[in-house]
Amino acid sequence: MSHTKHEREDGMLSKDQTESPYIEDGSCGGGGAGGVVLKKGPWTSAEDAILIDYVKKHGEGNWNAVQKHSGLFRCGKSCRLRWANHLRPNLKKGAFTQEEEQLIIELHAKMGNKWARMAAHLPGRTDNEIKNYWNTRIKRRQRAGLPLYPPEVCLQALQESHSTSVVNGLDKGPNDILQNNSYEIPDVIFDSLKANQNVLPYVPELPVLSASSMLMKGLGSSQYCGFMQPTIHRQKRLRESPAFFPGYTGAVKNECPLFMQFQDDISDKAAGSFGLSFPIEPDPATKNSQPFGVFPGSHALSNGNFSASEPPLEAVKLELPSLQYPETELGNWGTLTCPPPLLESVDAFIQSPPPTSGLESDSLSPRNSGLLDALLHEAKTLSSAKNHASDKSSNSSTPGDIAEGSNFNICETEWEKCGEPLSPMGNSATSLFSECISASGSSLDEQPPAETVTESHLKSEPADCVLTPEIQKEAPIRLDSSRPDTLLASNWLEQGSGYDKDQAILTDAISSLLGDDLRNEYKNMAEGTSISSQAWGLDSCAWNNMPAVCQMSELP
DNA sequence: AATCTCCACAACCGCCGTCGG
DNA sequence: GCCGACGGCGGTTGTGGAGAT
Repeated sequence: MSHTKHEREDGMLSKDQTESPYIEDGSCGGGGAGGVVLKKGPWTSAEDAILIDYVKKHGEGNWNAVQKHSGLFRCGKSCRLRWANHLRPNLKKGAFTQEEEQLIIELHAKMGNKWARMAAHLPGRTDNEIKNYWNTRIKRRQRAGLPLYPPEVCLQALQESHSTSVVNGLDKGPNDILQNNSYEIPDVIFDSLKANQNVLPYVPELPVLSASSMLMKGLGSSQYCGFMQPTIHRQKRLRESPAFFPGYTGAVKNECPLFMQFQDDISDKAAGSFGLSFPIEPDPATKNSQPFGVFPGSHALSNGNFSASEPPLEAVKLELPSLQYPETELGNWGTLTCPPPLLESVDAFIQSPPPTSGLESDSLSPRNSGLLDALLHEAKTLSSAKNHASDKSSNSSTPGDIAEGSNFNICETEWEKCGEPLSPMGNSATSLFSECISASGSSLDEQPPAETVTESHLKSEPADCVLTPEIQKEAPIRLDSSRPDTLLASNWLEQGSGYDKDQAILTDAISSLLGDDLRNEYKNMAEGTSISSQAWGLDSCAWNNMPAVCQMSELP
């Protein structure tokens, strides 16, 4: 299509274009033309011919000389871009082949948004082409509520990571997102996957069940690869749901009916809100404190992309997303700044999560690139949502607690403006609880609609976990509990405060949510020794930055 | 048939790293 | 070491076309 509209202009351009009124002010970055006004906009075939001729004679490079010597009133940058993307020989035109698509997906899982590097693996394709392809694909899949990465790619990336970081327990280099401070993330990831085993046939057996897995258990069936934030209404999503990966989507949709809803709700809304609720300050000295599956330099979620590979050890270098929100202040969980809660804003947030001030930006900003980070972010989101759903007792036992900031009310109000029949958290929680059910062994094939399941299920749960519509509506203002640790923190608090009965109820409730295989483990932890911050992978600094309400249980 | 919405693409913009003076 | 030019890269925007309403 590229040339159709351009060629249309040929009549008025060609040679005359250099003198044409279409020449615009054209400071093209650094490629100035010495006061000459450079043309912008679509290239014409005449310009192309000039450029091709010039490159044939002089070769590539020295692009600013093109303008000087060829009469092209284009800046060097523009010339280079035109040549690289459209004129250079051996360029492949047309749609990506299936093989190319697969390769792009795999490369993106490894590289993130390193389009140029990806292009190097795709002869004849340009970075711009790949970038455009990926971006449109992301949008499409986001709308469809589908995971960005097909399961095989997820597993491949995870296996690679697992083999290098989990098994060996050491960082292995630039492709290893599991940096020194990964805080049991491997467990988070893989246990999340494990939790999905009941749901998705392609999830392999994953060994090791650790404490960190508790967070993930029951959160599982939000597909580990999925983290997109659909921004359109369900009808449209349904319309646009056709599988990008034939066979895969079908499996997800048919076998995991809650998946789509979960993504819609958790990712759309809960994540948008919860995402701000992890401002755990990294240890300023060590830069190591990035709890709950957040990696230094991890590229999560900008553009819905993640990088499993970058940045490497120098990851402390911050790459801020282009869209940045002011981050919640350090230790400011209770008064997190609510982003514009409109879906678009949530989408924007997901794509460019708010950096925390200073170093924590990376730790809190899932940014573009990489599958593993996507998984981690999703795991984090899920754990947040889950904890959120279970936090009622926590909140009830701490009146006037940190959750009651006005910001939350704003969030709630804004959510209501969204016009969705369900409150954001209500639906999220509903899905979430359904996920818990599935993770506990319920057959998805027999799953009634999520709401039905949830309701029936929840009604059997202790009152603390029942999400009545009222509670669901309340949920957005309890975002403090979205912190993955809040649930247990409240648990600890209650232990320390002697709320034994509530404690027992809460423990049971959580245990129910966790599923059978984790129930005992959790109970042992909850009822036994107090769970230390180390169990959550928090270093002292991060721990110290937790609200006092969460630390009380650590007091003697 | 008109309008709207979304998609795909080209091109631009800004930032950053490199290099030479 | 500083500075400017240059090139590369990633993100974003603008626009025409196609399909849906």
